[in-house]
Amino acid sequence: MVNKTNSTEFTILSAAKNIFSIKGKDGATMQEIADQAGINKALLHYYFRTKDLLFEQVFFEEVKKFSPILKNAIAQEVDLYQKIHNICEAYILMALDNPFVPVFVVGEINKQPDLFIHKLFDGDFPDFPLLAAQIKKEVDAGKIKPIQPHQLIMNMMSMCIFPFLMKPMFVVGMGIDKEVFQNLMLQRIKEVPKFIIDSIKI
Amino acid sequence: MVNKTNSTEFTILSAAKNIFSIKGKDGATMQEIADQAGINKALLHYYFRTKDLLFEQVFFEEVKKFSPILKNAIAQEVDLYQKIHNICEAYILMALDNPFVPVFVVGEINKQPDLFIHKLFDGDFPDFPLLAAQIKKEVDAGKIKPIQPHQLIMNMMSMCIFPFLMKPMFVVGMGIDKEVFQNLMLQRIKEVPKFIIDSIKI
DNA sequence: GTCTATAACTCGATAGAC
DNA sequence: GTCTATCGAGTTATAGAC
Repeated sequence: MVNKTNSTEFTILSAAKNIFSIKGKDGATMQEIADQAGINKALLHYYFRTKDLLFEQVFFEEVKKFSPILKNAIAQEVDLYQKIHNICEAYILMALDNPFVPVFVVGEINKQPDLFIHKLFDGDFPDFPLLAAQIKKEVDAGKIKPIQPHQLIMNMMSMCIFPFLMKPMFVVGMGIDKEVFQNLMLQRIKEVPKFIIDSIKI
Repeated sequence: MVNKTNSTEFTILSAAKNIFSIKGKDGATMQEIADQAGINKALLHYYFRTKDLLFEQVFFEEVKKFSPILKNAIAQEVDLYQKIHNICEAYILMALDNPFVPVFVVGEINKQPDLFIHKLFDGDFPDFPLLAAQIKKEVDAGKIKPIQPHQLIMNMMSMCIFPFLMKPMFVVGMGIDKEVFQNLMLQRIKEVPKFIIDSIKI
């Protein structure tokens, strides 16, 4: 059994994740990544051939941890309130664990939408129509207030992910420090579902 | 009176806005911008000296239209519900008018937070503490449900801006076409404040 | 596997003619 | 103001020794 944690390959991936996250794919240089990994440029190419391939590996490795968890939370057969809890928890925990992923995704999704989305989900999208249908059913049955399913889904995703995209804005602009930010995000696992349910319950 | 609309300078700014928006500052090349503007590379430098200066001009010109409107909506002396309406409207109308600005901001704010935020607001931040205090006052007076002001502010900003960041995701992933998306966003000018107020009212 | 050295290339920027 | 041509810096990528 090999200790992957200390392997050169892992060290590179870890350094690349850092640099790419901060500077983006184009802003990062192989030199920086090599420096941070404490090795040399040629070795990056030895392991990953090109910058593009290194980026893809880093990126999709991160993102793909994520997408089955979300797909699962959406596909589960539980009542709407419980599902909202599960989805919010999945999103926020993921983002807390990989705070760079959302920034990654926004950047790339706006460059090459079709290509990127297909790579992201491998043609196997989360079943948003199912969720929309479930919401519509509750509305029609008069169990929650009237709301367009798409609007509710957007609201939920927005509140879970956006704060991670704008973290620097909140930290610098609103003067809250990093630990406070972390705590606010942890609270949001409960607060966001509560906020949503308070809004839609009859 | 000069017709700025057809001037070379305007053509360049417009092309640059497009390219920078999609590819980001680093991903864009002067060649692409020149091609899109139907002129040649040297002319870009003639008008704007450097890529950095061109970027700054494009970016801050767009963003600065925005920040006084927001600052104003936050500073106004109106009751909380009205203020929530005004802020949401300001954000969403701005984003509808300049759909690239949010993508810009997220990209750049995560590269050089301090520098960028200072350039963005010129040291003159929107008065979020004021808004937070107003929320706290309503909570303490028992006029709205208990909620941490920061959480409420995050919720509001999130729901206004996030959909524009993830537009390709919604368009491709949720299968809604561009006109439908546009309409959903227009509806959100009323829907988001409604959603928020439904959640916090007693 | 890891290194040094360097080739090959991209891209921002400038010179200079018109 | 606008163009063509080219320079030079910085980067990705490779060759080849160890």
